[in-house]
Amino acid sequence: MSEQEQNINELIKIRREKLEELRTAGIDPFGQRFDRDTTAQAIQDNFNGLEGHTVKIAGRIMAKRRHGKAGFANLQDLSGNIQLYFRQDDLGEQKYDLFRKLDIGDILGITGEVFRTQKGEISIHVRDLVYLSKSLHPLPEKWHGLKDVELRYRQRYVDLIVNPEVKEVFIKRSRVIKEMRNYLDERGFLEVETPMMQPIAGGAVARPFITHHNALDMDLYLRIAPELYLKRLIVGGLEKVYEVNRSFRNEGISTRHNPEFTMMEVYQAYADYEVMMELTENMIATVVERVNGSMVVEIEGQSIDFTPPWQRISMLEAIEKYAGVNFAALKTDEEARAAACRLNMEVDDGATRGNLINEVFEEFVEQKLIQPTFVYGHPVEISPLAKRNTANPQFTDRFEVFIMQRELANAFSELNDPIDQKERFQKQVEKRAQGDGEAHMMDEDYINALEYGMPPAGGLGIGIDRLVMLITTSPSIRDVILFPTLRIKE
RNA sequence: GGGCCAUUAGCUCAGGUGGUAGAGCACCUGACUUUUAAUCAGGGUGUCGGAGGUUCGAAUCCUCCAUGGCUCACCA
Repeated sequence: MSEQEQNINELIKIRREKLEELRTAGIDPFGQRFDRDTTAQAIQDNFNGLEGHTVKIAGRIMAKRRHGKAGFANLQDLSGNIQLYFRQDDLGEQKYDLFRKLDIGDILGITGEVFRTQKGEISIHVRDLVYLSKSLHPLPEKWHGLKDVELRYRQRYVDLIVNPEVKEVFIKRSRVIKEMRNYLDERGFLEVETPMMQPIAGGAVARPFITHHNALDMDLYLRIAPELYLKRLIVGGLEKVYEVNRSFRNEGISTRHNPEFTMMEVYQAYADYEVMMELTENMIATVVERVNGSMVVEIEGQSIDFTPPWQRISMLEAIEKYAGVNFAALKTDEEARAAACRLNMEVDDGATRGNLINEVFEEFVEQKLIQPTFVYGHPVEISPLAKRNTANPQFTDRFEVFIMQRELANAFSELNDPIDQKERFQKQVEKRAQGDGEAHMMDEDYINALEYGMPPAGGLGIGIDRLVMLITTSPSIRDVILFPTLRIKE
């Protein structure tokens, strides 16, 4: 016997003994397939049609009230709850004894008649019960549920059993992704899958995880984004593609960051970032409306309205509005650094105008963006994969969506000039050589692809976890990821 | 990675200034054949996150460690 088994506590010991009693009585505590013909909620919803009829239902016992030779229990399945009524007169002593020994948490198959009690509770008058699974570990308390956030994340299965609202969050998450797929499928987009293990981690500015392939004796990176592979498909003529992608970034963990997270990336040939704006606001508004039944979401006392069209403001206009600096009038890096200094910001000697614009934006503007807002026109320095604006080549045809002070989406007209792209990679490689572990690596094959010719295209990435946080008003990303990344615990 | 906070029974939580651990739920025994936070009578089931230290004596004070939360940094 292992040390753990010796230390097993009294409650579990008692349940183990009950388990053996069942076996001694010839009952398999871990039963077989049970063909239900209805669910708890279906009975609640259709009582008039089912009253007096025999039903078969399965689920977990969540409460038990004994009254001598009769008693009640609450049975929970995915749909909801229903009360069970047990009577020794109807079941006989042997079967009634099963009810007497029942533990909260046990999973049963029930056969019985639908009726309503004197107090009006829709119930099942149990005629037969079979054990589908004996529960050996006591569940958390029925009133307060499971509060300990660490346990909720580590043992999500318990969280899901006892905290019904958690189930709702993850059902909604599933529906969000399904509705996004529907939206894109209806418009002729093709869902594709691209490598999660990549020899070069590209498509975003982030530190990757590294892994190793033994047979090839080769290091591989877990993808930080699928972007460069999806654009290879645009080169290949697939024209409209998307991928619901898990990506991985080896960076800090916070209420808004999990090392693995889910994005939706969409690419459309012959389109541009303005087409992507319309796609973004229409798709997200449609998804919110279908999942939540309204385009307005109440979060932290704020009323967020997803109804299109969303506000559009250029990055420079936004900075002028919220930081009072007109970068359009500042032509050199020196002038830009002086302006940033006047805002009491720390400024590196080598900081360029484009980098400073981004920093001022993050420092002064992001916190002001509550309602869904497109911020467009990012400096080329911070947008190594985006097409330059025709009128002003120091800026790109790019936008980000901000809601509740958070970036939710990022999109641009895709850079399809292989010579410009190679120069931009070159600049990133230099930053890398200077110790910037997040700068892009050179991707010669991607350049090769562009050299064959990529049509102008619009590309879009939406943070699914963050969108689900908004739709479910969850304060932490860990509340919308079933098994968030945690340290291993002894 | 930095700062602050938390960790006590299976779960939710109490335990001023140091005196040897408690409640509710759950569980066990008994009563009760339409209850629903069922009720009534009895029963406490614990390595007080871990390891050191101070002290006659530590859940309590000190140090280190572990895990988690918030936050800053980084990013989506």
